[in-house]
Amino acid sequence: MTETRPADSFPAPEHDHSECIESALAAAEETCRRRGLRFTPIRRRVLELIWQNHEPVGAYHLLDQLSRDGRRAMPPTVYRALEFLVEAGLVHRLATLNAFVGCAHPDHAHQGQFLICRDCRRVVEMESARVGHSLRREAEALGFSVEEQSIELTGLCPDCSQAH
Amino acid sequence: MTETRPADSFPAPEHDHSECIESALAAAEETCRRRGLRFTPIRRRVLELIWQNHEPVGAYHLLDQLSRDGRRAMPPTVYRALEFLVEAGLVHRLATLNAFVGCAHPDHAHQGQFLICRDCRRVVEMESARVGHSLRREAEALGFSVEEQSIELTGLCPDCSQAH
DNA sequence: GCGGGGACTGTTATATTATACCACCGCGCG
DNA sequence: CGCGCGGTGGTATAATATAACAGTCCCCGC
Ligand SMILES: [Zn+2]
Ligand SMILES: [Zn+2]
Ligand SMILES: [Zn+2]
Ligand SMILES: [Zn+2]
Repeated sequence: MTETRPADSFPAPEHDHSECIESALAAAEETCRRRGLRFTPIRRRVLELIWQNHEPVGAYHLLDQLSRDGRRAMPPTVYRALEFLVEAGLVHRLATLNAFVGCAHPDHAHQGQFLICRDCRRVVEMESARVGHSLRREAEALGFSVEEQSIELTGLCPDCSQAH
Repeated sequence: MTETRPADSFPAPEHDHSECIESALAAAEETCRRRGLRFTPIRRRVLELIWQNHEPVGAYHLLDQLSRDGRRAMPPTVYRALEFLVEAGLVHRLATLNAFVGCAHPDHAHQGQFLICRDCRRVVEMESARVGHSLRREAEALGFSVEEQSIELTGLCPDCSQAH
């Protein structure tokens, strides 16, 4: 039972975010290559747009931005790309927001716990094995076999919490 | 830190469900009376419809049933009733399904964990203090102050699990 | 009684999120 | 070549949710 990883915390406001984008795209490229998945231009572009910052993005917001690229995108286009990215574990869907956020640990299968700041809207993905296991254990004590988890906590991030 | 309550488990298929409805309505009546909330006919009727079984219900399904009552209900009518019931803790909204389910423990404030069977669609509300606390603790270790939790597990209930 | 205010409901319109469905294209493969 | 399949383009529509404003009812203070 490992502890929450140190990488799981709210990014400093002044961090080099282009770094985040670069490494997310590189990791995606690598993941798809290894698994024989096709990382097409649309999929790549959608992932890049999702990573523009650490806030979740709605499908129709992505659609707007794709249109601004010059390609006349329609809803199915972006939903298909999102479906692929979620399926591939490169993106998570936040059920409480109907929005999508880049996955912080695309290298391995997992189901994280999301901390969503209601003020600045930034999201962090925790990956606490303790929580995952105890949830699964209690569910199975009731005879329930878990297939998917959706765990989303809304509140205030450290920065917004300090700023009252 | 109490354990999961024994009441939190999937109801036997042959249980007397009219009992469930009765007691949910009685508890709602009592809760509203104590807190000075108005348990109006629409709100009562929506709660009754939600409790028709142990599956989550969509707002527009409730709308259909209200219309069948004779009252020409419009979306805001049912959404207002739902907002009231959720606010009062008599109903929970399941974000992963965009649907609503009766609360099993309306007598006290809480944030449960939901087990959702993807086959029979029944839902059970666990209330594991252990999970709640460890989630909160880990989130606060990252400086995050939790205000709301949404925890929903999808899988197979004991009955559906046995039936393959 | 009467008037004001607040909570509730009725009604219209619209916003937001998501999917069904069909046509086309490009490419690998027999 | 002819076929199948994954990806994309495009239209239409489904499903979920809210904005905004008008009417109604009831309590309460005067
Ligand atoms: Zn960043
Ligand atoms: Zn914040
Ligand atoms: Zn029952
Ligand atoms: Zn089941």
